[in-house]
Amino acid sequence: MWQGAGVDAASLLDRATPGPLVGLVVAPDGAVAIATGDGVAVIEPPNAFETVARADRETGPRWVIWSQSTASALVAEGVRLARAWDLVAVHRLLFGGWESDPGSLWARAQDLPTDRLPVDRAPNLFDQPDPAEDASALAVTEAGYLRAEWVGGAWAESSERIAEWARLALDLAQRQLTLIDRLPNPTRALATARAESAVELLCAELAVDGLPLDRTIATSIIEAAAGPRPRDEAHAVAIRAARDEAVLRHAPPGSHFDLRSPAQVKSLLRRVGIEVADTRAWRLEALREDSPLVDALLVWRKAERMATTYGYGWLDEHVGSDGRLRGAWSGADGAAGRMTATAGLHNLPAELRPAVVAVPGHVFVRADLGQIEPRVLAAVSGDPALIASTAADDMYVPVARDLGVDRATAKVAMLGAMYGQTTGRGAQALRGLQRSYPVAMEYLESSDRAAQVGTDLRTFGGRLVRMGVANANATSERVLRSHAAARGRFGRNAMVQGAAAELFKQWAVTVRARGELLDARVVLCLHDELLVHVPDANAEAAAAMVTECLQEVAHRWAPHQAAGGPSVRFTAEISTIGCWADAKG
DNA sequence: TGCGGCTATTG
DNA sequence: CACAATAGCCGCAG
Repeated sequence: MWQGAGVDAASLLDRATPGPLVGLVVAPDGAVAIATGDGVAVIEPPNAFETVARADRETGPRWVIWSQSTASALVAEGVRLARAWDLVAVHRLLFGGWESDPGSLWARAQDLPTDRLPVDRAPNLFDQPDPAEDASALAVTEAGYLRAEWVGGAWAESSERIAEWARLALDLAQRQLTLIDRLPNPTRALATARAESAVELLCAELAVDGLPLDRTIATSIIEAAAGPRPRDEAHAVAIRAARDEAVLRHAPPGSHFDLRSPAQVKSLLRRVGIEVADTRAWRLEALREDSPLVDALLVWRKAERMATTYGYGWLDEHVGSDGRLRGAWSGADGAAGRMTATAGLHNLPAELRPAVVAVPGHVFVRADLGQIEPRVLAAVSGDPALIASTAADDMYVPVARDLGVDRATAKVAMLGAMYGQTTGRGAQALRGLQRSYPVAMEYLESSDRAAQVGTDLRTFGGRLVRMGVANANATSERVLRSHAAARGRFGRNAMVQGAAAELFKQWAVTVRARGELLDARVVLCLHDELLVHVPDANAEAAAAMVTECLQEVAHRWAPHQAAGGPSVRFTAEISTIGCWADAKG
């Protein structure tokens, strides 16, 4: 029931037992609104954050937040929530796509047409708002949409509005719950929704905590590859020119080629008698002996990349004076719902990994999932023979035996099947896969067929993978077919990659929760790898905890065990290391 | 200035 | 050189 702002926050929260949803809004000025089924309260600074932190510890509600930005505002004040319901994260699970504004979330959840979404009309000379009728006082329009002014920031203009914004968040979460209940497997989708929400909390923390990185080591690696730090712009130009000259001195005298232009590099290679379809490194590698220019060019490429993407600019922009590499994290980017990160956190060259060093008195516990995608395929398809093969530490060994081929061929074939390869060695072994694992292969092929004709897919965990409409413009039959085939490969892979991402994230947030008592912090999530930063004294306990979390999550996640059948086995290689580059073990 | 293509890096 | 991602630079259209 609506009681308006001013209800005592403590008494509201006292009545909330662990589990129920509690709307939570943080205004730019630090005021906090809390909404339960019993009413709404607004807490003004300076006690607002402390009140939330205490409620999180003592009552343990599942906080409904509009998006990761609420979590970020709280983390900035030192408040790390245990449980959340992130409306954007759940919206992406339910509907796919990348919408994140509250107006769209609200409309989609209420089944309102989004092409009639209210737009914020900036006031101008000819369209003065009528002060007599303050229509914007209400958050919801007559048609049931969220008013654009509110979405655009008017929600924060008064205590009453902040309170209303928290109440609306709670309303929307309850609406999302009913939508989840209509999905094919509501129980599993609910677990996904909760994990995806917790991932947003983790993302907010990853962005603030950063990855420990030794600036001195990083600088020396960059210096070795790209030269000294330029003193000024002229020096930078001189270094670039010198780098270019090392290649161009192998070119015909007087010629002018821009090494940064692939077309001109192709021309340059032609001048020395080398004809290539493109100038990618793997192609040029074979021609390294043919001309000193090719070798010089490949060396140049390495140095140029280090100088541009991971050079001093990168160091200055993303590595703080406290020795932390920080980027922005997304809990479910891309259609399949993997985590993504900026600042090179997900594609840091192996060359730079020696710079990722635990702070003194700490170590990293590094955990790598083994062969996650074929194991996930076994789980989501329920193929009994493939499930049986997951009992092995290296599941490609039994797969090779089943197929009557060597291990390398079995691995290429399995990856080819999951990626949609139709040519080469993998394609030949495909028939063997279809014979040995008909259920798994049909799972992939039916996903492929659906995606080809533009039918949306839903992952094992319930995420909608939107396929978009086929482009039927004036293109040739051949082009249309190749686009359809590409959609098919995308869809087939999204079902495996997406489910793997869901399992990984449940693992990551379980480690986050369980790590608190050990001062163990997740500092990097890398699709199938977790890096946990922990005090020396707790290293052993943390390593055991990470393993236990995986077994727990896998047990809950893989359904066949629950049904009394054989279970899919998941394994993780755990190492306790001082530096990310250190050998495993 | 925005966008597609090419290239390199990672899982 | 299949599936996914971020990121930088070039060349071209507007």
